[in-house]
Amino acid sequence: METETLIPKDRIHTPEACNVAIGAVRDTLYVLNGKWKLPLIVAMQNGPLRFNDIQRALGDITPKILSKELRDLELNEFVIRRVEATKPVTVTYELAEYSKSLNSVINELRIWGIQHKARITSNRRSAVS
Amino acid sequence: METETLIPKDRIHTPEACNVAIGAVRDTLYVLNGKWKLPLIVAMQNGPLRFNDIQRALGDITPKILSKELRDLELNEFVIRRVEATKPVTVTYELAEYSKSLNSVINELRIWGIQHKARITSNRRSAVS
DNA sequence: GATACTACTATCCTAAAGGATACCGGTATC
DNA sequence: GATACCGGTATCCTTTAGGATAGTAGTATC
Repeated sequence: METETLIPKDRIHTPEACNVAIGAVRDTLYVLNGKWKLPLIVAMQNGPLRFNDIQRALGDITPKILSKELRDLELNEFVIRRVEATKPVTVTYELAEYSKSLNSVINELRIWGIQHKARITSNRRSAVS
Repeated sequence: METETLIPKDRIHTPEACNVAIGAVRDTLYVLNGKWKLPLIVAMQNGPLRFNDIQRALGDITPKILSKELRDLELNEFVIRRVEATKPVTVTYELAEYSKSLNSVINELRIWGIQHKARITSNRRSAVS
């Protein structure tokens, strides 16, 4: 007996909504990959920050990683790096206009994270009791 | 001269909205980490799929990775693995209830991906002309 | 002169992610 | 018997992410 696939052939073999969605999500993940890019953007949402301020805000990022991630974000036009001619020189990072396009994404990720944490916590409680 | 930080001390030193947001986003990224989890969930949004169907839908995922990612998703209660007693045995994967909580997240990622791709494409075009 | 802050960079390392290729037992078809 | 599909595993490998630690030049403060 031939095992039938669950998908009609016209669905799996044409590039339609589902495949477009998969591709779009993959595109997004490709740009925002890794542990740090979105949290960094969130950190800057209240205004420009200096290098060490960002490091303190994130708590556990090393300067090497921070430096690399900021460079990535600058290249992708999410962040503007500004060198102020003070003494000593200070460098501020601020969100570029394009970062605003991520507001909805970030908001959903934030909400989901809060709900998920609540769920995990309540699961653990009911497992104990 | 002492360089002043851009942040008032009461903002950086208290755990307030911004830090909560950073934490929540980091929590979400921790659960949904990697290249594949969200695309896999998207692939199953049209209904249950079998192992090889999923592999074909994603196009370039190897069975080893797929197997591991599906196990992760099952552990986190996003996916249900069902073994059908057909001959030969077939295995179907379908979204568990909890996956629905990701609908908004996925939708925003999808929309952003589409817009971002359009932006990149138009940037390239204007660079050529 | 010692110390500390600025914004980093350099070096070394580990762990994890991910991929290539081959293979497995089982069943079915040709 | 050869081939092909099913749902995976096993083995090996490369790449990347990320972290630990130390150090840099410049300026200012004590």
